[in-house]
Amino acid sequence: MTTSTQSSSGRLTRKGEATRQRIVAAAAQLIYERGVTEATLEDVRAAAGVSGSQIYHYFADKQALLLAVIEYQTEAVLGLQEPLFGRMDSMEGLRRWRDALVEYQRRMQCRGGCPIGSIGGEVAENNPEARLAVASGFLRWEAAIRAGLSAMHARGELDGDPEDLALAVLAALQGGLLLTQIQRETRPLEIALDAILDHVESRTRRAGTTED
Amino acid sequence: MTTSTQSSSGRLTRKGEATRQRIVAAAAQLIYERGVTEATLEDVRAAAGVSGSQIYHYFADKQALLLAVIEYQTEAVLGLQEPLFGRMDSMEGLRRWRDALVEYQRRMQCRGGCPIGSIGGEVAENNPEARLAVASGFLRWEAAIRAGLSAMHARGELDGDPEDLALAVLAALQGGLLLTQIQRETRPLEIALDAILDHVESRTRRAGTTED
DNA sequence: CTAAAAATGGGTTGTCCAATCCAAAAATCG
DNA sequence: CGATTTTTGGATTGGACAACCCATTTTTAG
Repeated sequence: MTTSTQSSSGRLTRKGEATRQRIVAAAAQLIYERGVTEATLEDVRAAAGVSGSQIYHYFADKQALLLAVIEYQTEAVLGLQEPLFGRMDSMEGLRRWRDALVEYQRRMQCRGGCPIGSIGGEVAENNPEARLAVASGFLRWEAAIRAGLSAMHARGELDGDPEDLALAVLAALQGGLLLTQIQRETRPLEIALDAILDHVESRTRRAGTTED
Repeated sequence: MTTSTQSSSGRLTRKGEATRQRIVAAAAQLIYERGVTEATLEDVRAAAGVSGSQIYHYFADKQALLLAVIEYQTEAVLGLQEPLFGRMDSMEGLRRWRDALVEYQRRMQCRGGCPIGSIGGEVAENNPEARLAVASGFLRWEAAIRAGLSAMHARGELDGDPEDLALAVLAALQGGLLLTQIQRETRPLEIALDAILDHVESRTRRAGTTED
């Protein structure tokens, strides 16, 4: 209801809009690296290369900035996977998606976990507004996964509810990411995704192949 | 190396030990409800019914208390599930375990998530010592799950690596708990666990012994 | 019973950080 | 060009909280 991201419309000049974006990007990066509470506004200010009360000029308070960051990260996650989502309507596409996620975590040295999920866990019990923003991000993510599964279902290649399967895939991903983040190795993510994709595959009917 | 839980041996009197336990229990509860950073030592002090520098008498600093809480919650989680773990060597046992977890979350109104995992997500990137303590808790949890699967495997009822399956089950549980915590409904947990248990079941061979 | 050790109480301090204020500089537009 | 709006800078304030100190009471053990 309140604390919306003020002036996201054309109320800013080009320069102002750029500064605002720089603040959000810097905040997102710092929050990803250190968590919400450990990322101070002073850090954000320095990382964004702005000074003084800049942040408060563009955002009502830290809460408003956090909400902007959650939306920013949702866009980033979905945007990154967009080239893959187009092809997530086959087992081959799903396996490639799995490989890309594992490879990304490896490059990140298993740090940070999920950009959305890690924020979610941190704010869930003390920031209802942020929790809802994260929930909204998850819903969009789930819908994107479901799209591919629904396509398979529509083609008669998939047996079983795409809604349930998409949610199970997202849950396996989140759990795998958390364990990978904690243990600093990619194995949990690999095993978790392999297991759920095997499960999905067990519900596919290839031409001529029926379930047991 | 440092910051160990000082004087966990007999250096405390009975009363001192009781007070220490009260502090840990109160801290665990508050951290579960509000998260690590939002649970202040003043809150803990009041909730535990102690006063002044009591906490610092028993713990070097907040970090030492946090480590004690992580161990406490690990014991609590494993202890709570112990009656179930004994029976987690069959699909029926696993399904009962799933039902108990869902029921517990329902009673908690889907608040708090996993007592261990939620701490893990919060400390992973800014508290290496706590991260390792959580990793250790997860390993013990994973081992407990693996025990049941290994028993099934040894009896020739389960096909597939119990190590991988146990990790996948724990990941599904963590992901399901996170989504359930964020969305405040039990469906994600239900779907995530059902999916992974279906996967486990798909790797079982029904032996001739249908004893129950 | 007495001395030593442990436990308790409350007050204090120093730091960190979110949030605010008051201007100055720059950009936009008539 | 001049007026208005937007953007930028630095300094400050107020509160919260972890951590520390010392005196007092209670418990333990000889």
